[in-house]
Amino acid sequence: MRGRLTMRESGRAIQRKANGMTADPDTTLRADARRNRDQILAAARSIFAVSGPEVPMEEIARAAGVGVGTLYRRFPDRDALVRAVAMDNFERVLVEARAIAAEETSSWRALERLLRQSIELQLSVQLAMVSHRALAILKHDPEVRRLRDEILVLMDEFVDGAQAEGKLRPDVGSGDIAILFATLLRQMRAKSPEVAQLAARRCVGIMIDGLGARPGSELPGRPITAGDLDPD
Amino acid sequence: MRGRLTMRESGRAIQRKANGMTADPDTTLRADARRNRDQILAAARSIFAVSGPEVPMEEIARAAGVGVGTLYRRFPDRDALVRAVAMDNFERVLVEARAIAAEETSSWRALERLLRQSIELQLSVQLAMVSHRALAILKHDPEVRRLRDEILVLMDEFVDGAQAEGKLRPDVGSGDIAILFATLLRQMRAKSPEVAQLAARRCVGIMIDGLGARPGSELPGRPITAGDLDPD
Amino acid sequence: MRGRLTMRESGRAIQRKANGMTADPDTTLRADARRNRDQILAAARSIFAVSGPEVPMEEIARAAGVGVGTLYRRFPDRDALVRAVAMDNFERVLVEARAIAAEETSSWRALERLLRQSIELQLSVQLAMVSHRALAILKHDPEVRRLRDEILVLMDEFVDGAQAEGKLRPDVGSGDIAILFATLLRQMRAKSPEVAQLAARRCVGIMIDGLGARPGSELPGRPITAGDLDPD
Amino acid sequence: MRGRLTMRESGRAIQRKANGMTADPDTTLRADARRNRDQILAAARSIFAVSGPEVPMEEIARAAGVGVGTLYRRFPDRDALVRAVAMDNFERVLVEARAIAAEETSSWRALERLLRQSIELQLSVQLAMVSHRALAILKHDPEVRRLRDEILVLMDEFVDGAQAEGKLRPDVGSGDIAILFATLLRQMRAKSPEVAQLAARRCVGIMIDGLGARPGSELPGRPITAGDLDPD
DNA sequence: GATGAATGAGTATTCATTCAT
DNA sequence: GATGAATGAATACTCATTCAT
Repeated sequence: MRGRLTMRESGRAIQRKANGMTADPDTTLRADARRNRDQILAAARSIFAVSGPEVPMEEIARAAGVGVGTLYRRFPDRDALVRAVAMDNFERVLVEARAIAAEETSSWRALERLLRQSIELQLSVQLAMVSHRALAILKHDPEVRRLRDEILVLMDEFVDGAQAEGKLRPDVGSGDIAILFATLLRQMRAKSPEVAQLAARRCVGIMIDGLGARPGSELPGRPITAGDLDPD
Repeated sequence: MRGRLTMRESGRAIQRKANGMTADPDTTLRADARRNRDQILAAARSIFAVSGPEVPMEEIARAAGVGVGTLYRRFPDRDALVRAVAMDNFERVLVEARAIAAEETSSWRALERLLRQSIELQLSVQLAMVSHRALAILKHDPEVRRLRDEILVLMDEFVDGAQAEGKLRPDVGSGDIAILFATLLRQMRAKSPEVAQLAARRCVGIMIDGLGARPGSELPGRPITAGDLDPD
Repeated sequence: MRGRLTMRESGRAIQRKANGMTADPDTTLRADARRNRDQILAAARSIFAVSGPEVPMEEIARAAGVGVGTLYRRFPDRDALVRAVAMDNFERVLVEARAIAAEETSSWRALERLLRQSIELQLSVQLAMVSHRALAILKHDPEVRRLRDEILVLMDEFVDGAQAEGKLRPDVGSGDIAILFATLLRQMRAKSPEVAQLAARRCVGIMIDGLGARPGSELPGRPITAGDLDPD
Repeated sequence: MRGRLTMRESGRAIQRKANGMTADPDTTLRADARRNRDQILAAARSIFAVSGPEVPMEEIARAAGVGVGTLYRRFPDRDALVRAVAMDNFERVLVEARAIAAEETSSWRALERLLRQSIELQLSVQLAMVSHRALAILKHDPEVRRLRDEILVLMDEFVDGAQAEGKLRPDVGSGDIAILFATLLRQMRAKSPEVAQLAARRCVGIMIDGLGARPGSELPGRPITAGDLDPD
């Protein structure tokens, strides 16, 4: 927040947007440049996972085996890099969700699978996003929001369907689910990675049981909807 | 030149740890110094909550209405301040937990209340601790760990009791609860503080329902115990 | 009554000068204040000797067993303290030199004794003055210069006398001696204090042998006089 | 072609210490970086000489015509810079000593020349090292000690030879010489640089005369050896 | 295009000095 | 008068970003 805003992004953002995936980098780049980009992204992903998204750019460059100059050529500033890592992740979730939607007939089962599988998927990465810095960056990014919205739409369908099936308690909204989901995506700390793994799976299990239709129990307030989640 | 060690600290360190609360700052300080210390702590608490624990020290000093020098006299470096804020919070949780233990006869009710109330209590602060920096600082602090352990002991009692009462599913351990608890203490982001509030309360509700004894459902792996949580 | 004696430093400087010693602090101070002043001076002397004249004022105050406030009441700033320590030392040298002058009949013997004894005297203190800071402070201080001049006058007499006696090589001036003297006053570093002691004594011995009249040997340039030493 | 090999530090560290001079910085650096490094070293040398080794890093950077960042890239902290300046100097002394050893057949003449010439060489720089800070830094540096040891070995040979020649008083050791030498390397202060120059040369002259074999005179204690000089 | 050197603004921290208690 | 708390200017050091090679 403090510090450095490069208003270069905005100009380029315009020509982007083409298809569902991020179009630009996939197509325009020469093979070696492409490889560099991927290496950087991979390095950033794993370094973010370990040390958060505020590590020196130079460290990331080094881990990727390139010079800082190259990193900056590919991602004009740190925000761009954080955004790219985040996008990459949301895309994976979306792909997952779509696959599930295509395969499952029961919405409740689909929801359950999405929750259980996504947590595996994200565990090591989302962690990186648990940072004021990262959140501030992503909150206002239109592409990120677009992806997020697509995910939410799918989730809405799952929720509605599951409630219609009588499997999901009727007093929750897709926003509730999204929040639980997001909360759980934040990595747990524990003695060992194995325990962390286990803990995450069990958390989801408890949540799912908590979500199951159960007459007699009631949540405070009103269901939280996807709309409640819009960033400021 | 850099470096000087004030051999004053050591003397104080000894008399500390006398009782459950942090003894030293409560007693030794001159009235005005005390006031400053409290102001700094309060300022840090709320600034950390909003912007994380890496804000410029000067900002905290300004918010506390003191000069940086004063801040540094009271807390020799950022780590010390983070630790103090964290201690303060753990203490509040512990006080809360003890009060509940004293009042409730049902362990399940006690557990429920602890979860519901603590989340309100911590919401704005624990957030600050979701940071690699903060975690690294706290992980090895013996006082912090002592407090944490006291809390875990109480929780253990609640868990055992609640399972004996047949109200808590038998396949969870106090470690599971602690992790859920810690996870939920991380602030949710939402459109408005009100929604965030609501979301947190509802999350806990769902969690509690998920925790309720429910024959037929089963969690993967084995219960996570307090011992599984010990930091490296 | 306190209102009576408000005079500042400058005011006091006027009434000073009485005898060779620094008049003011010896007379005007209340007994306890006097004690404080002495403790501070002693603490500064030994701390300077170990760590140079740039140690934090607070450290000196602590070593003297007083608060910083007291230190500052006695010595308005660091420069004043450095000056006081230096004065104290020059005075000791002067006293020494006068005693020697009174006792010895041979000027060469007097010179020899002065060199040998002074080095013992200063060893632990002058060290402190080997600092750009200290030198800058002292260079322009009129009282320090007055003392220094008195010492140089005595030395001049020793030099002239010793040369008349045919014991001191005729191609040196009192400035040469002063410089050798000053150079040697800078503490040597060695494995142990004992070796340092020994080294200093042997250095002086060699110097003295080098100074002894020795036909056939000649130094470059011209004798350096006391006048050559005047600071800028 | 040099530009080709860009290997990182680690790689470089290995090939260092190959020969007597500091290998690394001489070879691996890009041309412009090399130039900067040299400018910084030169600037530090002369600023240290005037104001001691505690001047603000920024002042040095400014004098070298670079930004602080560059200074810090080249020398990770002040200590590294002080060390580099010191190394540079010791190397010059060593080169000098070796040249003298190669040229002179008389050990006494070699010793004499070394003392006379080195003082010219160092005058402006060693000064900087008369500081608690600097001494503390250098005392434990292995490279500095290695150089120092090489110099001491040469000096030992000179001393032994000169005593065998009957020109050097037999009751001194190379440690005595080293201490005299080091003492004299500390710059003298005088009215003008010219006088300081002159004074230094005359000091050495007196010292050398004092060192000349002179039956009948005796020094206290025992000869100081190179071994007596080892730092703690 | 890739590289890594240079820059300098941003921050943490120290310490001389002042001043309320 | 003594004390030690408060202040803030001075300085070391880091790291995002730019640019010469």
